[in-house]
Amino acid sequence: MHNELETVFAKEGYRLTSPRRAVFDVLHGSESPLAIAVIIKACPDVDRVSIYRTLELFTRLGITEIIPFGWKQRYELTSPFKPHHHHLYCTNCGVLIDIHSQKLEQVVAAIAREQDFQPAAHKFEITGLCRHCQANIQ
Amino acid sequence: MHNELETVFAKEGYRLTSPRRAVFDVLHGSESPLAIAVIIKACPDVDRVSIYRTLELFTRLGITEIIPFGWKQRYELTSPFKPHHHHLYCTNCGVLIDIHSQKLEQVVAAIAREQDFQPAAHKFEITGLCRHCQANIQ
DNA sequence: TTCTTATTGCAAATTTGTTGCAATAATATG
DNA sequence: CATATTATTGCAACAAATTTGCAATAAGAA
Repeated sequence: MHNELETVFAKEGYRLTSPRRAVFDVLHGSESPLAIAVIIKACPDVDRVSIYRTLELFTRLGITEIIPFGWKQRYELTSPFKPHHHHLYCTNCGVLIDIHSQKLEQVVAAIAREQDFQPAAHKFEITGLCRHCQANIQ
Repeated sequence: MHNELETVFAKEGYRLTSPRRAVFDVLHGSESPLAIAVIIKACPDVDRVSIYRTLELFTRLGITEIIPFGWKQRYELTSPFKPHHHHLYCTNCGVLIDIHSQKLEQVVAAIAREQDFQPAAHKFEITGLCRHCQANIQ
């Protein structure tokens, strides 16, 4: 994992420092997107400021992306560090389900083509009730 | 417009106050999603705190939704106050293009069905370069 | 018109994000 | 391997955004 990171950084002329490794490792070890506050707590040896700066850099380099998540934003690794996917979010129990939809990707391409738009990235999310919560509530 | 609002509020037992009308009117008068700071400035007679509380309530009642917008979030009225749609966002000039895609809605339904998920809402956004900026930069 | 109580505005606290700069450490170079 | 260069860090201090408690106000019911 760090090899690919090194490659990206070397290519761009940035240094692969221990704060950056720490933030990357936390994200890489997580199943789901993380809020900044969580990343800060998970890296007790790294200053808050460096975490803000690191996430800004990662996002600018396309290593992470910002995921809308209720009121706050969260961060998640992108491809090739984590395969491209989207989320179903259960508003009752909070579970996140990863989805990989070829059809969705096709629709993105089709919409962009129709609008003469050059797509760089896209976000997608469905909120609602997971199978389990449908059965239990109401 | 206010009639429908009154209906929603009456049904839920909330009061339709002047701060709430003011925030609603600002959102209703806008073409695009608005940042909280903008809404605060647009309602000089309403306290900041009330605007936070109002947007929290609106979102909880499904009157508004949070739109990811670069680093910050913005707020926009939802159906029936504003027809359901999504955005293309040009990262160069900042323009927002509204899209209404039947295909996308079908994919949402299909994904939900496959996952046995009961969808309540969904977000979708493509970022990239608009026609104009493709021609001008690079 | 009066009563009840949800909602507001205010003040103050807290949390979140930003900036400038000297000290540190990652990489290139000899 | 030692040294030089300079990107990056941590710290302190600041600035902005968001939250909380509570008395005063006003919406809607009676």
